[in-house]
Amino acid sequence: MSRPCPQHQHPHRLIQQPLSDLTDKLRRGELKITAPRQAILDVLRKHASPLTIKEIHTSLGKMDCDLATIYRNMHTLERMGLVRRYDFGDGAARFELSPEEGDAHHHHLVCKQCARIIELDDCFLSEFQDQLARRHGFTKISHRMEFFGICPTCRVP
Amino acid sequence: MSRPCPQHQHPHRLIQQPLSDLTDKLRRGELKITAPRQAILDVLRKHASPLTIKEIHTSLGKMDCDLATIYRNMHTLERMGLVRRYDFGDGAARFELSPEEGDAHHHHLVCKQCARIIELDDCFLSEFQDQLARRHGFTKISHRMEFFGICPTCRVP
DNA sequence: CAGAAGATTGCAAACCGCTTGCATCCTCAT
DNA sequence: ATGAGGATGCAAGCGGTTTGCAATCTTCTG
Repeated sequence: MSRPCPQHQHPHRLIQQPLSDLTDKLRRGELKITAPRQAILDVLRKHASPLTIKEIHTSLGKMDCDLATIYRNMHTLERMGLVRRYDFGDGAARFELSPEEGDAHHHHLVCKQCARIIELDDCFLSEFQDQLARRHGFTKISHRMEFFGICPTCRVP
Repeated sequence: MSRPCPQHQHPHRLIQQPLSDLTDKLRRGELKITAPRQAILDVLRKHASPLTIKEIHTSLGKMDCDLATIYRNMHTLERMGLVRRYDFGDGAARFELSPEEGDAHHHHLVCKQCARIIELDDCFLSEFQDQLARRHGFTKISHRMEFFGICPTCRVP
């Protein structure tokens, strides 16, 4: 809901420019520019919070492609680093455009009642995570962290 | 794999004593002491890290009860606070005996290759979590956090 | 600009973890 | 011992996700 500082707000240049940049990017990954692919990225670009596959599908509206196609595309785009996958524990994966190149990511505060999602500022765990990796000899370390609760609107007074 | 300080190590008195304590506990919740129930708790007591339903089922060995029974029991035991549910994002819930009465919990470092699980010390997020709740007006706040990586054994040299 | 190679799509079926309805069985208070 | 109601087994079902396959589309090449 609230992307913090504007300097982190790169509106994903790569996918907003006409085509050439996207082409470059996709070609490098041996991907083709197809209608479903573009439509999915359009949908993601229009939404601030992570979307489920079902939400993406309904958002696609008349350009209505198969669910399997969306699932496959999300894998592909995730593998290429264009989208990021989140898991809020309700059994449905959610996807968001990657903040920018690199490893930046953030976490979420989710209302258990109405599913409103508040995006939190940049993650503060990287130092702790590195310590952890060192202490236990782990490599390629990553983490998941989400917060849940009842939002002010849903709280019964 | 490594429960930290021994003082946190209460071996779950309630379920290890012959029967009376367990009886008390269960009776209070209007639960009955059944063979599957006891067997499941036995299995959990024997393992240090969280188990999936499938793992519990195979660990049950000859006392082989229905999967649905295990699912139902895990819900019940969780609702009673006897077990704690964890989600490592691989699509299968995992269960562990609750550390003790109360809200204590910890997090995990999981090897993405061999699924080895290292239990981390007590959670350090409660203060941050409270701030978050205050700042956004959320109530009943909770969180999930797990770390993933490749353990020293699985790393190819 | 046609042709070819190969990625992508749609469709349908299958998978997987999990839940549920129902008849039967078992535990426990009396 | 008995009755009430929780617990179990079985089988069907559900939602999210994956997959095999044939048809289609994008893009490279000549």
